[in-house]
Amino acid sequence: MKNYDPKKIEKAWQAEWLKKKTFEVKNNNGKKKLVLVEFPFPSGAGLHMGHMRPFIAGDVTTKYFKLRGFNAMYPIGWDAFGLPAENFAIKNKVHPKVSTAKNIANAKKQLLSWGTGYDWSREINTTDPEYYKWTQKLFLEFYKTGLAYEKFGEVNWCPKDKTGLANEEVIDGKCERCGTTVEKKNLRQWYLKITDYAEKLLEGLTDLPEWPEPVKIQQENWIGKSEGAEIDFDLRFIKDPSANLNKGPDGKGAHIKAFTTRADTLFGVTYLVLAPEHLWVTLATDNNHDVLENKEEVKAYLEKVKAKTDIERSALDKEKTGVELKGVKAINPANGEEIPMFVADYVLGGYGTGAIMAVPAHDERDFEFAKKYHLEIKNVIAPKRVDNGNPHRVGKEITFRKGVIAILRDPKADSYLTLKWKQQPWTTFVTGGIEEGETPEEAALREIKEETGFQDLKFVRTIVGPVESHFFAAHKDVNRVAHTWTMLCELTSPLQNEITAEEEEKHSLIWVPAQDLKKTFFNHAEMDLIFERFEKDKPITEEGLLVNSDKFNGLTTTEAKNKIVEFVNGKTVTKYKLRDWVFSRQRYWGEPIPLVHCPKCGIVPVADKDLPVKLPEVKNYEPTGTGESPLAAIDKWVNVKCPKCKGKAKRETNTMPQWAGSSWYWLRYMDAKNKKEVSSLKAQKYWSPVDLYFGGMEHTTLHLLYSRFWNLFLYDRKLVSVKEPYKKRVPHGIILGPDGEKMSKSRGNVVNPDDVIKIYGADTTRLYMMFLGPHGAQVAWNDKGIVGTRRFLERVWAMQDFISKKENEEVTVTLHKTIKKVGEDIETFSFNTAVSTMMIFVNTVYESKSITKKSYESFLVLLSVFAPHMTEEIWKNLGNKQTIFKGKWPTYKEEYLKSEKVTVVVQVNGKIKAELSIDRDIDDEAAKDLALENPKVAEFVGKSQIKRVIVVKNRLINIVI
RNA sequence: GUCGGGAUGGCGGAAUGGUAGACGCAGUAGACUCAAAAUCUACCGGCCGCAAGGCUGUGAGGGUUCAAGUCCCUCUCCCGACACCA
Repeated sequence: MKNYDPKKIEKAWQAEWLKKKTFEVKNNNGKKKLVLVEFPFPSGAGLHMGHMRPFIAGDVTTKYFKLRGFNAMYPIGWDAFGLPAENFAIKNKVHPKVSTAKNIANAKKQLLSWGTGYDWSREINTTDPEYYKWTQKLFLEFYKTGLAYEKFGEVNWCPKDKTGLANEEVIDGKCERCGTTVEKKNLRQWYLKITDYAEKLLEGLTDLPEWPEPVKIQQENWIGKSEGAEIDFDLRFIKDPSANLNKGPDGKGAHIKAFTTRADTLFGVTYLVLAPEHLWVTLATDNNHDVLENKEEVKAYLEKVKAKTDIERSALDKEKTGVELKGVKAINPANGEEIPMFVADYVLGGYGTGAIMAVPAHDERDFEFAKKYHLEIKNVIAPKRVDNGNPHRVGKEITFRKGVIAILRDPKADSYLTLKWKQQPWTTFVTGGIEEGETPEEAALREIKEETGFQDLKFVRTIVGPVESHFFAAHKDVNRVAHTWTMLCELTSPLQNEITAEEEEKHSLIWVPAQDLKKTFFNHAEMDLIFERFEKDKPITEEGLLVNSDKFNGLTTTEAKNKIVEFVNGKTVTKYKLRDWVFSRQRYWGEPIPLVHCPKCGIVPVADKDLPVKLPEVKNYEPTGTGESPLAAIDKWVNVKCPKCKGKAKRETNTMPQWAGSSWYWLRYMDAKNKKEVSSLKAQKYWSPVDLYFGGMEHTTLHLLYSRFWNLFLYDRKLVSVKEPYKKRVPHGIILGPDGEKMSKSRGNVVNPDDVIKIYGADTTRLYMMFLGPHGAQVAWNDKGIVGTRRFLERVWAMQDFISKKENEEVTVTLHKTIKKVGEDIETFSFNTAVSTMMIFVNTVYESKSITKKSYESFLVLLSVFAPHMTEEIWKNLGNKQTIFKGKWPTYKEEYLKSEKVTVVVQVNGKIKAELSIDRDIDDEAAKDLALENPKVAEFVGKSQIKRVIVVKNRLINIVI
């Protein structure tokens, strides 16, 4: 037998598969599987290791399905429009069309050299006019339905790539492509109204049981649904009282609409904040209005905000800033109180109504702002705490009281005064009731004096209050509901009066050093809140029971929300974080938007028969940076006749974004040659939905969301046959460089798959890629271990010499176990354990060094999906005339999986003491007896009494003594 | 900060609540060889022991259980997504 030499084998089989069209599939040809992998962008650097992982995983899975008798399609294409192609072209002074074609040819060569079984008859290319014709057609479908619209407004702008960007393309305030800090620019842009589909996109996720939860959660968060209310705050003009008389068309005076999800805190609103972009602010500072006392100050603030970038504005550590709008007040509709108004950039113009009602007592941002500007903080929610060690008792009276927990600190020693109770097992701070007409502060000082005798005190701050705590008051024999304020006081001198004998009897006073406070056992139910606020003063953001809220007192947050909204004539509304999709780019290398601007008819779509609107052939395609696409400079292309009135008109010169062509590409695979329509419903009905979609987590809120949106829209237009395009999503972990860092040119840790294949061969590389680790986990590519998979393949190759008429029973049994496990593992994408299972089989064969031809062939079929070339070669050597992929996935027989004897472990008190080889499935009593008879076990059990024996069938016996 | 995911030998990683470390790499020893490589065979978490064996061990600390890497609580660290969304 010849030595295993992948160089000789691999190229030949790749050519053979292409020639014989081994992996091409027909429509309507039995039960189907459609395995999709995110089609690559053909870059100048070629395909990298990161591509290889999902591509091979998809290849393995598709080949497996084929062998299981499915008509399994594994299509591929090129997502070749977009900034990187254009930037590459500009840098290297080649036309993007030329460089793209070259890159595609190279990437295709790579894919073939990996031994992948793509159906090349369905290859697509998003930059091919025959393809983008349909992208344009679908865009017009959006336009005609009113879901594509033009708007002049502020957009994210990448100064390096010189184009507008979608919300999803801005990562950490930087351009997703080049990492440049994104700026804001006012531009005319095209948008797709993805927000109209927010609810459907969210609902659709519930129909995807086979999607991984993290992917769904990430999309859910991105859509960001929140239920809240819009509440009107009337304004009162002080500087210009005449403005109070102005009424709008609805008969109402000036008012601000605020969006809130916590209407239950309305009584705690102490000011109102408008975003700098808010229309009211714009009007109040313009030349036609004079309602502000500090108009110039406000204008200056707006200028300052405008100059900030998004990152500066949202930087976490940044202090909040704002300016009061003097000369005007807002009225809290709940209690009629006049409250101040501010403009501050911590409120976003683009979300909700661009205005908020500030509740500093129950919102961290408002709290921070209120502290800085010394605004009123009013508690209206009491969090509830139940003393679990001492809960309410059934049948006892419930009494209410207001009380304080008074914490006294000795600043000199940094210690705190506690009461160690003599009759009870616990420690408390000084506590007591608040008397009629007393403030919590006064009550705290009074209680300390009474209970401890200390006289020289000063109040420091309220730590938390009120808290509604529920407990049983044993000494009074009643259930108590207490509203408790926790007050921090300080000792100003050690002067101490005598305390009454009564107090003396109850408890002793102990000073606890600050660092020991957490170790002390306090019986206050709200200790968690107290400790939290000891370190840092912060608001209560959790839900609770209403206080200081007039007739709503005592209601829970949930109960109060609707009632208060109703009370102030508010409106319940749902908001989403999702924004409309900026769908135009000011660049050359993209699908032209097929619209014409006519001075008479307005915007007119290009007629279907005139599609595609081809990109003009030009010399100069560099971005202009003016906010206009380079296409705008090409008069010959721009000037057209209006499709409607035939008058002079101009083409739309923006192009579509990177994500356009990929938003529907899987549909084209199903019907790649269709000249009449995007993809016939007939073809779709056979192939849809995509059964498996391999791809990266990084596309979760980009391509994956966008394409679901297109599909849902096209479903509503009856152009696609299923609501959700992808039945199962399979995300992979990224491949890191050998140093455990993300592969990047600048780090110099990029491993090129071609180089690895050159050394070890494609089969070894594929196998090792799958063996590296779990598909979903990120792993570092390290060729340290690749020799192991190469050795494994060599051992499989050498097994050709082991073929004989007979084989050990162990070989047969292991084979059947292997068939079962490898199949199961592929179906759950546990490729790494599938490979190790096959290794175990080969190790087993090597023990006896004989195997029947039939067993060998069965094994080769299993391995063929991972190592197609070598297995084809051996398959042929064994005398098979047809490709191994026309073969059948072997089936396992249950009877082989069950040996007669099983090894059972015997534990004594959970520790392993012996192993027994006993008959399979014998009854528990018999197993127990055998275990107890075992001398080793008997020795350990000795004369001890046996309390219990647990028998786990065919696995374990645990004797508890 | 919020939401996801994770932490297991020297390394990559296995393990339906039931023998922790499968499989592979690296390492050690032996066979073959004049020798080396390749290959084959055996060993390979730590501590103690000549051995039999014992103890210990899955980021830290608690808990549930006859039994915990696996379930529950608290915490630390790492990775990813979002990030002033009211």
